[in-house]
Amino acid sequence: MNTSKPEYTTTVKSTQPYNYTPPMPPYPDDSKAVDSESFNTSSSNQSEYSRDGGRPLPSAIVGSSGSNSNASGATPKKRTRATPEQLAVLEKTFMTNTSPNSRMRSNLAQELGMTERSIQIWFQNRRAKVKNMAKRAAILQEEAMRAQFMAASGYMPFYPPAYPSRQGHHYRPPVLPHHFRRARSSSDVMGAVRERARMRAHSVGGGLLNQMQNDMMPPPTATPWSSHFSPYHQQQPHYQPPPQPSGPEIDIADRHVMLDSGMSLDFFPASTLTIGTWKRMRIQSADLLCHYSLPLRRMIWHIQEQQRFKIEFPFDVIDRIVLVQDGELGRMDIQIRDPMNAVEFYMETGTLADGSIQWTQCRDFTEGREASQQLIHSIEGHAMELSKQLTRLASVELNLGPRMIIDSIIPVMDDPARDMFLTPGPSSSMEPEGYVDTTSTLSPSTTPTPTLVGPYSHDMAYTIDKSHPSNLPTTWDYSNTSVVQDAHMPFTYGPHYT
Amino acid sequence: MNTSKPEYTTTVKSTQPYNYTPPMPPYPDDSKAVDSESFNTSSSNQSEYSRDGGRPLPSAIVGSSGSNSNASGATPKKRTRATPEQLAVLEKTFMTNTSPNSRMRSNLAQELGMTERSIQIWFQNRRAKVKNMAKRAAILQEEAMRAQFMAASGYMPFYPPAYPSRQGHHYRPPVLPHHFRRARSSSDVMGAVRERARMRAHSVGGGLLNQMQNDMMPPPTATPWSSHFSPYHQQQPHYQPPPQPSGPEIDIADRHVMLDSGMSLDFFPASTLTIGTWKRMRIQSADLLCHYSLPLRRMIWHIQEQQRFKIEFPFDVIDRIVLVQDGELGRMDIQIRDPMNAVEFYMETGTLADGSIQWTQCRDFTEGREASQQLIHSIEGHAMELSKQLTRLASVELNLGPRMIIDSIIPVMDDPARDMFLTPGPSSSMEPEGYVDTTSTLSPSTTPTPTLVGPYSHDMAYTIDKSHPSNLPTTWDYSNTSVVQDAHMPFTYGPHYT
DNA sequence: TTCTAATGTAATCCC
DNA sequence: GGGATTACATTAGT
Repeated sequence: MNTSKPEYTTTVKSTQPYNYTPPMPPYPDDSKAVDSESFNTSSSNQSEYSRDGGRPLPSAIVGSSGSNSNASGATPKKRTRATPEQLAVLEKTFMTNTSPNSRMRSNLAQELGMTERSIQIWFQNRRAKVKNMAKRAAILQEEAMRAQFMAASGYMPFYPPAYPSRQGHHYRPPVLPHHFRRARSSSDVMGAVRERARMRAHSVGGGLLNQMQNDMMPPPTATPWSSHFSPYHQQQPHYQPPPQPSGPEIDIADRHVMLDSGMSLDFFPASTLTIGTWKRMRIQSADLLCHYSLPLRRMIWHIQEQQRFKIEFPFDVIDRIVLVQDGELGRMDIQIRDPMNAVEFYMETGTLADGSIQWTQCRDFTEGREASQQLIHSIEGHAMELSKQLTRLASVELNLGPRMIIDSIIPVMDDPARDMFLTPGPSSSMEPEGYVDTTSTLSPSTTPTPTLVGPYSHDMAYTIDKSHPSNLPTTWDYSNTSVVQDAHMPFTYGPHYT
Repeated sequence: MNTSKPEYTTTVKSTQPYNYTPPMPPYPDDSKAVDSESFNTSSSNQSEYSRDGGRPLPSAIVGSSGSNSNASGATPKKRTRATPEQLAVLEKTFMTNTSPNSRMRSNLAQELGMTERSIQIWFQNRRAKVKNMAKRAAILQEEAMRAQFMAASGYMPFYPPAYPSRQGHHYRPPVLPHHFRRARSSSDVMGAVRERARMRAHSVGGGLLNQMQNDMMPPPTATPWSSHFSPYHQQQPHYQPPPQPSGPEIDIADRHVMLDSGMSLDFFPASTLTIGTWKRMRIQSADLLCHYSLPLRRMIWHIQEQQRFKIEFPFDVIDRIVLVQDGELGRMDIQIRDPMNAVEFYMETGTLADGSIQWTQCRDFTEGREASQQLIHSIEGHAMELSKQLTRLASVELNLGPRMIIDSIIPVMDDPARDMFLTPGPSSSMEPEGYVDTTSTLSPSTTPTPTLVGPYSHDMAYTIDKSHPSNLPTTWDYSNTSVVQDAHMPFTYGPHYT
């Protein structure tokens, strides 16, 4: 199978004028290989040589004759940097195959004017990067659970008091709720990572970690893709602190923020995003951001670890938006049509000169390609904030307003918020037996109308009147509706476009 | 000869608090075997996933249950790193046997507290390493030939004009001289490597490649050895350019350089080192360095590919040093006595914490063990530089001066430099028919005295007066002296200590 | 500081 | 056992 060409041969062959990949020896190394460190030495023992006049001549001797000043090994260790063009191709390839065989590497090498060895190393490092990101993310996940627990326990539910400190867990609860006990602890998380490495592209699924790996290391399936730049999506460098409900750049609902680029994107305070069985949780400020762009008229979900991913779809494919809420906590279900065609996926493939992110459209990276099939995107978050954002959105997108439904559920349990928060997914999370639904439909008349979250007709319209912030709930029996029947379709109302 | 019982005295074994081997189960042997086979084949077939062929991540999901995932027993299977102690034993063993049988492996496993499997793998990887080094070195060799040829063709004889460009061979000669045609081209070099692998420890001599392999993979013969550290040998990082005859840090004879460590070692500008039939060529800046250490009063030849080797002997065993020169080119023959006992051999076995090289004395690694038998070490290099170094050496080592002879040969051919350079060895290289010898003995009076390079008496003394750089030649018939009679003893004057 | 190119080595897989 | 390749740890360069 493996044409396995020696791989240490020839290489550079055709004169590539890339200034990024300077003419280097087939063995990138000579210089390094030679053992970088051993030589260098440092010091220590010049003692016995004192006699000879030891003038410190830092290396090199470099003669006048310059003839061979770096006759070789003196290669100052050229560290070749992949050009943006090269990177684009590499990333693209990586999207469909994280471990190209020697044949493919060879092709890439020719195409990009890099050595096969460089290609191989690039992929190796790229895989390692994914792993590292997964590792880090896994740790964050674990922290998030504590954080979430804290939140559910009565502290700031959505915005941690500050940038989550990694070292001092002030509010370490005495015991974790059972939902979270099942989760991996950070200590055995790497075992899973390791294991996953062997099941490349099979992802037999498991914890969140597997999902994450999947997100970042897309399974090797070739699908059409195209590269384009979307400079309109600017993002803050690194982990930007979470938007706070106050500040100069904030307007409507305290949730309208200006991004760096000067472009404004509005967003929902999402703590989780769930599409079918695929789920993401917001752990830090920027790792899950659910925007809506009024100018572009699109929903844009940002998923970010170190590398960023996006899921987008236009307002126009939204069939319905339903918000169920319970006190502070809410869940917004957005039903779309034709997800296979309507939903687009992007991955970050670089940073442009102006600092904006270079996005490359890619195939569905969600576990099981749920996002290409599922009709419902569920966002959990602070109920009131969600409501406010929906209100704002409805006020601008007039044709969306009629598709919105806001209702409430109040569990009969002691600590509804907690249970709600701790449930792993939308399908099983929202409707434990014993919950009571208090659904309110918002009409222009501002008259709260309890509504069963059930089979709406496609053209049912509701508008939100934000002047009535407290369209609040009359209780309603919610426990036996069709809403929760299908684990993969938390909300089955509405037509299915398949 | 030497029964050389393994003698690796226990050392490490139980409970090593090495940070190298973290607290892990005695040995994760099982873990390796265990997961190994996960699912598909990884490498080969991940090549072309044609479009969409089956969603690679079908199942999975996560749900909430992600319970086990690595149920296989939380063996994290840490990657074990051999401790320095373990390495020492392994390397030592490797020196005498590169393929220990299972019995020996078992012993090693016990002694070192490693699994047999690990031992096996270590040796396998170690052998692979040798091969890779040979492969690389072979490529360099081939380049070297071009470089040497270029040099001999009339360009800078010793220092190639620049870093030999691998992509455009500017000075590719129309045809290689016959001496070099015998050399393997890089294309069939691997065939030779492969071939050589079967003749391990037989070293039928011949090409440079075989010699090289010999250096790096010593034949399985047990000889006494001892391990010691020679921290006084520091080396420059990477391939340092060869010393040039000028510069701020250079003093006597322009050849006294300071090494990084602040330690000074003086050296000869050697382009080749020949001991009997064994020969090394300087290709890159650091692969052949012939030092003399005044404080240690020793000659030290460094041979380096990836791994470093040394040949050393003390000044006191030097019977005579003869420099023959021809214009820019010269050859210095150092005659020693009792090479079997006087010459020591070392190989690099690691790097110490301070960055210095760990040297382990080893048996003679030269082809045919020439260095243990031959009395003459020949160094070819820039005549004037050699002369200057000898001058300097003589000025410090007063008892060496009287043993030095400097003479000159001028060939009657058109391109002496070239022929000199292209000769494979010292024995046949210096005295083609038709050469004319112009030997000058240097006396304090600075009077050039033509001298036949013949049977000097042991106590003949000459001093060098460097204030007379042009002790130049009167012609002298040189073609029928005894000097060139014995192929293995280019210079037969002086007593033979056998 | 982070990110990434590159190295060295332990380990795996396939022949 | 060899050969290729991978993961992993680590070093440097920017």
